[in-house]
Amino acid sequence: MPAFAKTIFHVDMDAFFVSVEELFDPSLKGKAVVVGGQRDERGVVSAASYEARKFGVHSAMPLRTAAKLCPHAIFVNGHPERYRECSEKVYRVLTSFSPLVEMASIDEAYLDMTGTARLHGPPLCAAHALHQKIKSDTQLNCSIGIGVSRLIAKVSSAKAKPHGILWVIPGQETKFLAPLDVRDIPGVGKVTEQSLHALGVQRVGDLARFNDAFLQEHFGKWGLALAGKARGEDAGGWFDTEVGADTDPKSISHEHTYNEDTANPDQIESTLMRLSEMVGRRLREHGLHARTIQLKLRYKDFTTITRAHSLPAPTQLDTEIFEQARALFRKNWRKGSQVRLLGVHASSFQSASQQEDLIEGARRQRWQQVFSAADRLRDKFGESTVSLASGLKGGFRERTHENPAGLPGKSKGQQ
DNA sequence: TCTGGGGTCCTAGGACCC
DNA sequence: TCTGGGGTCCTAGGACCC
Repeated sequence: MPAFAKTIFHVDMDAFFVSVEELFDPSLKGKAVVVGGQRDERGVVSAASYEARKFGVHSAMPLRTAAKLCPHAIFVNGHPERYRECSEKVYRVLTSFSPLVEMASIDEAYLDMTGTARLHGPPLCAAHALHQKIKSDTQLNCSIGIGVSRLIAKVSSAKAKPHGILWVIPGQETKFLAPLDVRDIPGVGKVTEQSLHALGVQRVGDLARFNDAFLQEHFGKWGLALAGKARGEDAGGWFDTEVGADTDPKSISHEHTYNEDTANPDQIESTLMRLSEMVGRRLREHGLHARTIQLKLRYKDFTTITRAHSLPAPTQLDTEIFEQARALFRKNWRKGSQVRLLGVHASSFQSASQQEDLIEGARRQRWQQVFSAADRLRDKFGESTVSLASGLKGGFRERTHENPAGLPGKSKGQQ
């Protein structure tokens, strides 16, 4: 194949959350383990051990369903700090193999290994060495897929699971993909799968027989990308970016599902305050200012609305975020309706200061100092130490210990 | 058996401007 | 007057991923 073909690795940790929990509690090893919360809680499975999967348990399944399918499973709450710590260890190993590393999520990464043959040998040698180094440094297993594109690397790592390495030799992409289920293509979910089935497409090989124009007609822009993917190309969207290109977040959000639905406006607004504080904190951590604030509201019956408002000037202040979220809530809440979930979402980021009114600017700067001090206090003494909600009349705060990183798994206020 | 939380990208309609 | 089109921004919602 072309001499300029890239060599991309996709490294995917095996049953990551479960494996990390096993490091902390070896008695879990070999057992049916469900990470994400307790068996009677509102929530879903973040990760299931291979033992539990034998009973049909899989991630995103309601915890209560998992408990019925696998009554003897051990249910554990997630520990985001532990996962982050392990993820960082993995990252350190990866960067010792290539400078072009990109964590795609907490438990998977892409490496551009193009041109490293002199240093690390051929792809399979490098992959073996990497595999071993990860194991010895972190005691965790992973699988590695290797190919000429992110797509091929990603699909092949999935096929290598668990604890395997799979190299798709350049030129063999189509042959490798043809027998696979269309569902194996990243980005093809339930809905696309159904549409494809309606066209008589079950496997990637079937898809590859359509021409680009036909798929574009049927699926728009996504159809064109799909056509490329059937050939193993990183066509369109995020896949088409260079590995390791820098990645500022495009949005920051926090949401909360109540253990019990509520129609109490005071409780709801104090939750909004807390969520706004969390969003503001993350904005400040990233040095970002958001122009658009969005409220998410889910009712008891699961109907969900989002309502957004764009500010004249970008902000990173808790109070401004909260004011918007609260205004959106007051304007859109069906009074008396039971609320299940609330979310506060910030987007349309803009570089620090455009041209602000000078006096306004000075006032805001003082506030920013106040909030930064509060952040430091929270770092030191914990999330519940400092709250700006104290001025809320009658508002009582839910005593939840939010997971600051927003990783899957950890849940719930106790009540 | 009810359905978490944090993201990304895409579509589509309406406002508004030229 | 009943008739445009393109571009961009804003908002709402949905598919999908881990």
